This record gives sequence, structure tokens and C-alpha cells, in this order.
Amino acid sequence: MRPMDTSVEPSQTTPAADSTPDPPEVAAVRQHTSAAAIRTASGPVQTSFRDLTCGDARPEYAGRPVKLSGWVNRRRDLGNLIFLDVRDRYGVTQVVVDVSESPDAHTVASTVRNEFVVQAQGTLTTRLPGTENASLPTGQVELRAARIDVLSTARNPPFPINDPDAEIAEELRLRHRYLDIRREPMQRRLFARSRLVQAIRDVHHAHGFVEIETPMLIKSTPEGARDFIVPSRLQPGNVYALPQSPQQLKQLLMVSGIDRYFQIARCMRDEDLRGDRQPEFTQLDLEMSFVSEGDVMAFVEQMAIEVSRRVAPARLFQEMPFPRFTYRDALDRYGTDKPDIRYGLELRDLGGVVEGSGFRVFDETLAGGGRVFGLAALGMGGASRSEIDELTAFAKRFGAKGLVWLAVEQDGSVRSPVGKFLGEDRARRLVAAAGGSPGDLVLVVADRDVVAQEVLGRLRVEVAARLGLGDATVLAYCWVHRFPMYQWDEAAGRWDATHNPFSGVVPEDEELLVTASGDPTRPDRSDPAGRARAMQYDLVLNGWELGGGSVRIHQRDLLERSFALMGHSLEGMRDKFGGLLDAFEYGAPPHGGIALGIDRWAALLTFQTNIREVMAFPKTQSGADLMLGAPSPVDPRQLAELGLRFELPKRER
RNA sequence: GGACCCGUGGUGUAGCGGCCCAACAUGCCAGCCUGUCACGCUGGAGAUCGCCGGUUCGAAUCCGGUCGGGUCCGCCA
Repeated sequence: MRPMDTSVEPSQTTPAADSTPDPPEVAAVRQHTSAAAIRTASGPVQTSFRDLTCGDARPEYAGRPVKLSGWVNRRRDLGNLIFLDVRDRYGVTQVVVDVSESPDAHTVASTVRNEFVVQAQGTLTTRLPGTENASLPTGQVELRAARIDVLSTARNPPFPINDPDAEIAEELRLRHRYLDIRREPMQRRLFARSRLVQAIRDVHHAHGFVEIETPMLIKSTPEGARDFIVPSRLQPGNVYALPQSPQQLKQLLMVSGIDRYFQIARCMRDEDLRGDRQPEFTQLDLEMSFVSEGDVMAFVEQMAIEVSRRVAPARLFQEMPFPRFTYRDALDRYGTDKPDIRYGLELRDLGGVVEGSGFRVFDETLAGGGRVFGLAALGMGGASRSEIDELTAFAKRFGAKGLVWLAVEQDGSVRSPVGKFLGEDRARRLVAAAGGSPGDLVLVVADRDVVAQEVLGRLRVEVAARLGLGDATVLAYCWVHRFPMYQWDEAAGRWDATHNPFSGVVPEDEELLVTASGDPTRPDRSDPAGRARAMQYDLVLNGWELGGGSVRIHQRDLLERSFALMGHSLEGMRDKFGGLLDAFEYGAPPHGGIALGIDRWAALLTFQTNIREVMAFPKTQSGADLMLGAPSPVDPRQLAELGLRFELPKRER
């Protein structure tokens, strides 16, 4: 790793600038100094403030005059002998200050406190036999200080910097993020993220991709997420939007003939926050020309494998090539379009077994066109009443009216509150159909298909968590594709794109892009268009949606038909997507791409469940930056210049 | 917009109607100590229990509100 900041200039007043005379013992060793020529494992890190980093000290440098700079990680004051552990990004090196060898250095060392920034000069020596520290990479050596300089004093920090295991309130960490990032766990994660981005760049460049930056001030579109808005001073009354993604721009670059584009793109969406969502985030955005769905997926898969191997070489892949599920299959088997395939617990359609059971909930659900799904929670047959109550409450939170459970006893008999309705025989058949064995707990939800599937999908994840399933060290990538092109918009009485309006339709479904009536201005929920599948794909990792993309519609006639289904004329869309529609009239290549969430990827690769842990300066759930104090009021003159005045709703009491 | 959890010396926790002007660990400060590495030993300082109001003879403790942080639903690819 190269040092990230090369802009630091030694100041005239600091000791390293050689403006202060060296003590004789230092001057003596300087005359034949060769330390400046040391090439270390950390790379070219030699500066006027140091010859080695605190992670470089090794027996091979023993006997050399060495200058180190860093933070005081810990001071052990034994009286006439003081040990300073000096720390930087690269490691920790022990500095010994012996009053009888260097009284001046000892005087300074006794005033030094944790987190002071110091420079230590002296001779690097191998440690006395028996005093080596095997738990430290630099533990074979120590710096015998001839001189200690305090480069910067430090207040006692609000939380321990030198304890990587300390649990600190996140609010406090965010308020003093610069100190949090000084701690080892944050550094480790940020370095991993840097390696991730570096690997991404390397792989893309090796495959002929061109990295192109796109603007941050673009045009607002009402589709999708809420835009962050930036008022224009030069054109009062008009606004820019911050990009939710460079979607249109990268398609324009395909029209430009760039052929293969990528970008580590900052994106902004003004929506509520979650553990995996921040208002500003980073995407790997890419687009390719003259490609099919398979071409894009093949490249992205290969890229993901190479990148994962480089960033996390110890992690094993669950399955390669990555399994591909259709949207339909994913929902039927996992109850979600982002399945965690590290464990089984698959959903089973129990409609056939419970049909005509005489149990009203099941019968009425089936009669009403709903479905009955179940899953077998392996080994949870002994679940307590309160555990089952918790699962029931959990299911209700996601829209279930109730949760039916059947515990399978060791002798195969079934214990269940609905046992008397189903009868012993049917209960056993239901358990068998759900894949349950003695000792298991079968959970059943009957509802509208999407509700039953979603609830059981969530239960599946919850049960897996309770059972400790899902090896965190495994990378379980999979694809989900063949999403429905449209969803019925109840309020508007028309079809709406599920992804983005430029996603292409799978070739064999092209003929479905019509209304039942044949009149595109009279759409209906039962139109063939509802069955059309898009050339759309999501990449999923360990149950998290890493990102998704599609092969785009580039032919004007198809686009026109698709827009018509969504109640838009081509002319009407020109206002929203004018640039892209114009561009398509000048020769657009077939193209497609994907966008992957870098924050989520980095989090998963570093075993985190929250993307804040892999972002240097994240926001709180209320969108605040606790360190900078943003957002904040602004000088009225700044608003006036933009022709703006706030008109806030009165607070209700 | 909504549901739930949390808020006690610098930090992390305990205390959950009177025994508490609050305990423990660590950190901090001072003294002693020449081979420590979570150094050790001795002593000391440090919290009106997020804030406001209520209940009560009595509130860190119960209730309401509010602020801040978190998890989730809605929202969001």
C-alpha cells in the first residue's frame, strides 16, 4: 500500500526539518546514515519525519540509526525506564527510554501521554534475550531512544483508541469519527474497501473498460427515489438534481461508442435510512455495448469472482458458477428476490395437501385464489410456547393474519393447535410435504400468494438466524433474473416499470407488450403485458441485493410500445428523458449494464451487517452528520441569492 | 408517517420506589518503581442518573412529553 497522503510538508519549526541541532549521539550516527535508503515492506514510506513506519521494525534493520513518528499507543513508566509504544497505520513499535542513556529523552517521555504525536530517534536494536514480544510483529526489536520530540499533544480522547475490542456508543463514534477511524477496526475496513475499489478498477481496465466521470448536477426526474435538489443561482427558480445513479448518462456513453464504461459513482437518494441504505452511497456502475443478458452476467460474474478473491482470499464461494434463479423460482423457493442460499429451509407449496382439509383458514384461502406455503425449521420442534409466539408476532408484522405451526415428535406424531382440524393422517402428509422430520417445526402461512411468500421468506431468514445457519465466511453469490417487466399501478390505472423504463423485454415475450383490448390507451390488469419478463438481473450476495441491471431497449418502436403501456407518449417522455431519446435516433448500439453497491459489497466482505462500518463519514438515521453538524441553517443571504425562502409547516402540538 | 429498544462519572456497565448526594471495571491525575508490553503498587479527583413536567411523604427507579442514537415497517433498486 502506498501512503495515501503525499502532501504533507515538513514545517520549519519541527525537529525533522533539521532546524534544531541533533544531540551528539544522534549526530554521530547520522553521519553515516543509510536509513533513508531503507526500502520497507510498507513501500516507499520514508519521509523527513521517519525512516521506517511503526510496522516495519525488524531484526534486519537492527543496528541502524532510525527515526520513527507516530501516536503514543501506550506508555509504561517504570520510573527510570519508560516504554513508549508508538503506533501508526502500519503497526506498533516499542521505544525504550533509559534515563542513564538519554536523560533529555527521558524527561520528555515522562510527560508524554496517550495519543500524543511523537518522533523518536535512536538506534534500532534487537531486544534483550527473554524480553521479546512474540505477539507483536515488531516484537523482536525496539528503538533505543536518543531523542524524543513531541510533534503534537493530545487531550485525553473520549473513548479508547488503543483497544480494538472496546464497545463504544455509535453516536460517540460518529461525533468523533476522526478518532474512530484512528482505531484499528475502522482502518482495517477502510483499507479493505480501498482494496475492493482498486481490484474493481484493475479488473475493468484489464477487460477494456474506460472509467469516465459523469456530472453531479443533473436533471431531476420524477421517477424512482426522491431527488436531492440543488437550486441554480444562474437560473433562479430552476434546480439541479444530484444523481440517483448515472443511468441515462452511461447509456448516452454507449451511443457515443465508448463500448465499455465503468465508474465508481457517488449516488444520492433522499429516502429514509437503513442499515444498508445511506442517502449518499457508492456504486460500481458499468455499461457494455453489443451484449446480450448472458454477456453482461458472464462478465460481472467473472469480475465479482476475481475481485472477491483479491479482497478476501480466505473466503470460500458457496457455488460457482453462480446459480441463476428466475424471479418466479426465487419467490417460490425462498419467498424473496434476494435469497440467502447459504442454507436450505426452502418454502414448499402445501396447497395440494391441505386442499379440502376442512380447516377453514386453508380452505377459504385456497378458494379465494390464495396459496398455502410452509417451511420446515430443522430441529426447532422443541421450541417453547414463547418462541412460537415470537415467530407468530414476527409473521404478523409482515402482514400475515396468523401462523400455523406443527411440531414433529420423535415418533413422527404431530403436535399442533390445528391437529384436530387436519387429522393425524393429513397432518403427517403436510409435514412430509413441507420436508419436516422428527424434531422439526413446520411453519405454515396461508394468504394471498405474495403475502404468504414474503412472510415465509422473512420467517426463513429469522429461523436461520435463530438456528445459527449461514456461515459468515462463505460468499454465496447468486443471480435472480426474468423479473416482470411491469407491475399494475392501482392508483394510476396503468402499467408501471418495475425497474427502469428502459429495461428490455426478453425476446420471446416481445409479443406480450400489448393490451388485451388492443388499444394501448385502455390498459387493464389482465393485459398480456403483465406476463412480460424483462431482461433484468440482480446480483445477490448472502441475502443482500448487491445490485442489478438490465439489457436496455434501444429500438425506438419497442420503446414506444413500452411507454404506451405505461401511459406515456414518446413525446411526453421527451421532456423527462429528452437527451436519451434524441440520442437513440442517431444510432444506438444494443447495450446493457449493471450497478453494484460498493458499500454493501465492502460490508459483506468485512463481515459487517451495517454499511456505516465501511464508510468513513456516514450519516445517522435522521440524516445528520454528527461531526460536521449537517444539515444546518444557512445565512439568509445565501438563500436570497437563490431566490429562496423557507416556509415551514407549523409544528402541531 | 408509524412500531419497538436504548440514554447513569471520560468510556463500558450495575442499581429499577426509601438501604443511593449512586456501585464496579477501565480511563484520568499524583507519588513510588530500570525490562515492561492490559506493567505493578499506593493515594486522589470525577456523575444533581439526556431534558421538561407529573405521580408520591420520598423518583436514577413509576407515568406523560421531548431531544438524541439504534432496529424495523412504510418509503427506497
